[in-house]
Amino acid sequence: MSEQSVGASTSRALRPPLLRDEILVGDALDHLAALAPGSIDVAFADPPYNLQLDGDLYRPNQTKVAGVDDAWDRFASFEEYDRFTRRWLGLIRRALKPNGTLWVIGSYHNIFRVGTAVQDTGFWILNDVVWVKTNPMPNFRGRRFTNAHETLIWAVADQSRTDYVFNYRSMKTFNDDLQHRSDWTLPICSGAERLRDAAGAKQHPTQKPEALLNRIILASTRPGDVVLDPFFGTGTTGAVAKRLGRGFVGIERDADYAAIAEERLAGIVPYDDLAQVGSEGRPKRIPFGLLVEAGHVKVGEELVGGRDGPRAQVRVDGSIRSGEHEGSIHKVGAAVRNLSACNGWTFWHVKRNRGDLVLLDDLRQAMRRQMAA
Amino acid sequence: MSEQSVGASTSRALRPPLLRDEILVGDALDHLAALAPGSIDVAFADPPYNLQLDGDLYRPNQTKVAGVDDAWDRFASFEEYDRFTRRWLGLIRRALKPNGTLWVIGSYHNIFRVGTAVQDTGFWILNDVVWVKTNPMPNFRGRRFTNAHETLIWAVADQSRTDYVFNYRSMKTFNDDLQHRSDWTLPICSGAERLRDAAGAKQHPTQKPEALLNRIILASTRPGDVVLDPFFGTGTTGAVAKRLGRGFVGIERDADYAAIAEERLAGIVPYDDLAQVGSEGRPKRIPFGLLVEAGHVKVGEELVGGRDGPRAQVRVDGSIRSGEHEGSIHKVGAAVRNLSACNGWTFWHVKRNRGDLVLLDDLRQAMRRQMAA
DNA sequence: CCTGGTCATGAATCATGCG
DNA sequence: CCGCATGATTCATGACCAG
Repeated sequence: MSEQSVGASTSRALRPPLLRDEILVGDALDHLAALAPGSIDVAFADPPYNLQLDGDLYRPNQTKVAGVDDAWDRFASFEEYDRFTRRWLGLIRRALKPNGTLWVIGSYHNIFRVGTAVQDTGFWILNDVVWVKTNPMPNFRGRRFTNAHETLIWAVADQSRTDYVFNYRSMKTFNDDLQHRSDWTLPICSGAERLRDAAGAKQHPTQKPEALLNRIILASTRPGDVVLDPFFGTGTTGAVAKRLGRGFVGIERDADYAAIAEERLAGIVPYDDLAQVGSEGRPKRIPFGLLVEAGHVKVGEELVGGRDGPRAQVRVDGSIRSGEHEGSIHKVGAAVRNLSACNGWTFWHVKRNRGDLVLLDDLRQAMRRQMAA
Repeated sequence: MSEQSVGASTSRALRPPLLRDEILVGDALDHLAALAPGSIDVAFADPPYNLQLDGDLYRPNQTKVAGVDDAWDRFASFEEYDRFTRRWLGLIRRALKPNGTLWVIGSYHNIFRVGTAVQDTGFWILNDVVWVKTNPMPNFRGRRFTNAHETLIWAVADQSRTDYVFNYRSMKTFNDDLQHRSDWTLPICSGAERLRDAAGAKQHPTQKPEALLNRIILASTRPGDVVLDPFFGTGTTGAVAKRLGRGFVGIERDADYAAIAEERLAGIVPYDDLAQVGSEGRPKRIPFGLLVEAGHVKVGEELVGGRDGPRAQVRVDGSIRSGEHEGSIHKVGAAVRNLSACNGWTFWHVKRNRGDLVLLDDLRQAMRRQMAA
């Protein structure tokens, strides 16, 4: 099954140097081949989708849809796409630690071919994850279902390794103490997060939302791990990795994209506190982690338990810490009040304009309304 | 790309008989090969998921191994599974009408291999659909995300055919007048619907919910169409097809499953009324000239494009003129808006009593009703 | 400052029938 | 089979502007 050993040490005396926080400009295959074997903790790949678009598409109001017509997304045949896919997958597997994991994202145009190649290359699939989009582009001609999701594959380099990183308790805490599921509902990348040029045109046709990478990196890496992205684009993977205190290695063939990524990364300030932890508690429809991910509550922000009550700090995975207590808003709320249980939603407040205390439950209600609207 | 013609007519004088509402007991490949080419409207396949890869338990003909309940789900290798998959996919494509469509369901264990084979066999993928489970089995070991979805692929037999059946209006109405999306949230099959033996044990390990098949058949078939299921199991596809007034052909290698399906189907009572939104078919075309001829719009009358929009005059042959532009309502509509195309019916208005603007499309609707009466 | 209307746009494999 | 005319078809979100 495996075509080559995973993370094999080279017999050469001179090994490739370990990289960290580098953007390598050039061909992905060349740069991947030069990476030190067994040096990467996690790879995230957003490869060309091979969309095979034919002709233009217009909205009902006759405006033209800006499709992906870039040369890098065109392949002569499925066979050529498969050859390309198997090459970069093989090189990534070589660069990964044996217990390292790979994430790949794709749509129905390519994900089946990619998934087959992932298995044939010797990876062992752990999950497929569907990114359910809250705001996909409609189907303008009414000939199919609205294409409202993309698929991610999560796989470990070596099937026999069970010591891959999965922050189970962290993800469970993120999801308000319910196991995190394989369906992730997130909006597409738009608004201030979407990189645009002076004329307002999008800098990259397929920029991914940071929230998606945030969840991937929170789930499958530890602080200090190195994340490899062979199709770096405008650097979403690097931005999230840096913010979360992880290293990154990005490969991008387009120098313009690489320059944009470089500038973007310079503006990223890592979080001070990178601690994650999970804890058990009560189920809720909107996890606290979602409020943090969406920015309604900031990482590092102070929570106040009632008037002049205990204080706690918000952390990256939606866990909080108060003194020596850490865990979900519910667990820590219970601990600081010396109770057996506590509904964190109706206990903790955040300070908003003019120092007013706002209950977390009210923020949750606001987010519910936002998501329902 | 295509290995054989789609729905090819045989040169033999004696053609296989058309089947309807039959359960064929035996090997799927044998029975598929005997189907009349081009006789099937839609196929739904729930193939073995290849959950367990155990080379030691390989059986060349995949016949049932005594004492091993799930022998039908075991394959010696990915290669063996691929060969099997490509065989039945090729035979289904042959049995389908050229504008017929295929649905396949699978999990991350097999869906990528199946999807690749679907493409390589010559099918053209229309959508992938994710069945998001409201009540999935939890991940007991806490080493992965809860596997909370399965994936369906919907594909047309011949890429060049755009006249496959998709009941767009029907599905949009189903979804409260919003386009139906590619993510379907449904519970797993349980409760009274789950077939159980006298001891309460489930009759089939992977019985699919009828709601899933209901949506598939509603979306992609018309009453009277024939639905083929080569892995019939306990007959969910047949049950839903019968209830919705569609025919079915089921193939099942396990005689016990087939017997359960037979009994189940005997108890299904078809709906009396099978009407769906838009099931009347395409309404009769009414040229604009006919409205003028019938006097619903007067020669010389003024058309108004939208609110305070451009004006045009109606002429004897149903052409209109606006400034220097003349031609059909569509051509002139496009010209005055400086667009490449325009639906004149939903752009131009006429003034009626008290100066109210009435859309041409509404006049057309009224004339249709008048002609039908 | 808030509200409501308008407009732009997002990884998209997005017609059909007649001559 | 090709060419051309007809005419069917959109949801969520954010930016911007007017009041």
